[in-house]
Amino acid sequence: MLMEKWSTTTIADFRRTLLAWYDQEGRDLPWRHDQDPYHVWVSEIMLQQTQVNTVIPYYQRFMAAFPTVEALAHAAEPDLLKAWQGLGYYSRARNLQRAAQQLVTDYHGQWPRTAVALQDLVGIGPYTACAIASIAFKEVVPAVDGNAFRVFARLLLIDADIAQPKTRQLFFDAIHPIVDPQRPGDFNQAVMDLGSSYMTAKNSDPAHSPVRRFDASYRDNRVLDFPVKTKKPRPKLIPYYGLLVHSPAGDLVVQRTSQQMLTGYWTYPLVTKADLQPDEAPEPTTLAADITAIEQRWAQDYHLAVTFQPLGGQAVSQTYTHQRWQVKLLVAEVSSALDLTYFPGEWVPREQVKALPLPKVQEKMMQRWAKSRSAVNK
DNA sequence: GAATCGTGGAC
DNA sequence: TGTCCAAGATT
Repeated sequence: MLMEKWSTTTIADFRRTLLAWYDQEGRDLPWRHDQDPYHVWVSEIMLQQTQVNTVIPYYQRFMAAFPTVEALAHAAEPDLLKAWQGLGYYSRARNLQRAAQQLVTDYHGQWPRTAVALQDLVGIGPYTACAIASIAFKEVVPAVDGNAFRVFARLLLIDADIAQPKTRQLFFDAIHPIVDPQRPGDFNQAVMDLGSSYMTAKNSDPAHSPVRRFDASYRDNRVLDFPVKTKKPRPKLIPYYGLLVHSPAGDLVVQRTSQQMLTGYWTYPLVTKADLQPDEAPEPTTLAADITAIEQRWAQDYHLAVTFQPLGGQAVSQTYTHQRWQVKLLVAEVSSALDLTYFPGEWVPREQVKALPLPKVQEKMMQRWAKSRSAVNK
């Protein structure tokens, strides 16, 4: 395996160079105004798989709404989910609150101060634990995230596949002796700033990097060969029907269960073909046949007599990490608020639907429905 | 170890 | 429109 070796002199030189650049050019971010572990923690969770510019307004609103660990621990779940709406990976929000409750009850408000101990909190894995421990508690550990992978794969010519979980330990061991023991938190954050400026995945600019003279991949003109990362399969297409049902009491909405993705968020009822024909062999069906099957299902299972009409135009599409939803919309207008005793949903007045925690796919369905109504009224 | 879990930006 | 990417953790 390729791997550049650095002398202790080179390591000291690198630390000075990196931190001098960070002191001059490091970004002024809302969560960098102090080393409060709560601030570091919330920002690190939000920043998982999410870009800085996206996080900033969420972080500011979140701190205004939940200024302390105690406030977060006692927050109402709908308020929490609403604050997280649009950030994605929603289990992060619920885990954040669960960990806040752990801190209050199990730790009596006293933060564990090491990376190892921090990982006992829900949602804090190896990366986030090291980030908090180094920034808030000055533990000398590398925070091995995507930036660290990219930066040190290039600097040190490490060609291990970063898509493999075991590779994380290899990078940890390689970076650990390089971390500045006096300023571990600043070291880690400097690496992140480097990884999101001069050493990005695509439009990197290694020629002007402050650590160019340490960059073996630049020296060898092989910058884009690193890091090595195997590709993931394309998202699988899943056809859905989105059921837009309106009554004098409002729109029919359902809350996603813990068995489903987008847990706790609200959508119009969604059904897949698999829901309509639970048997293994998915036979090709027509739109009319699917509508009939849905209507029969609603009559039998939910005691709801509803007639659906297809809503014209393109289906709503939503791409997730491993699924691609294609949602065809069906509309039903009912003259009275049907009894929902047997249906796991609620009638909500249209103006109040927007106040619920909603995923992006729901916002798209709402827009499409509103657009069709305004077209009719012209 | 592989699969799962959201969204927005860049090209 | 499609593709890849962005401060990962959990099961």
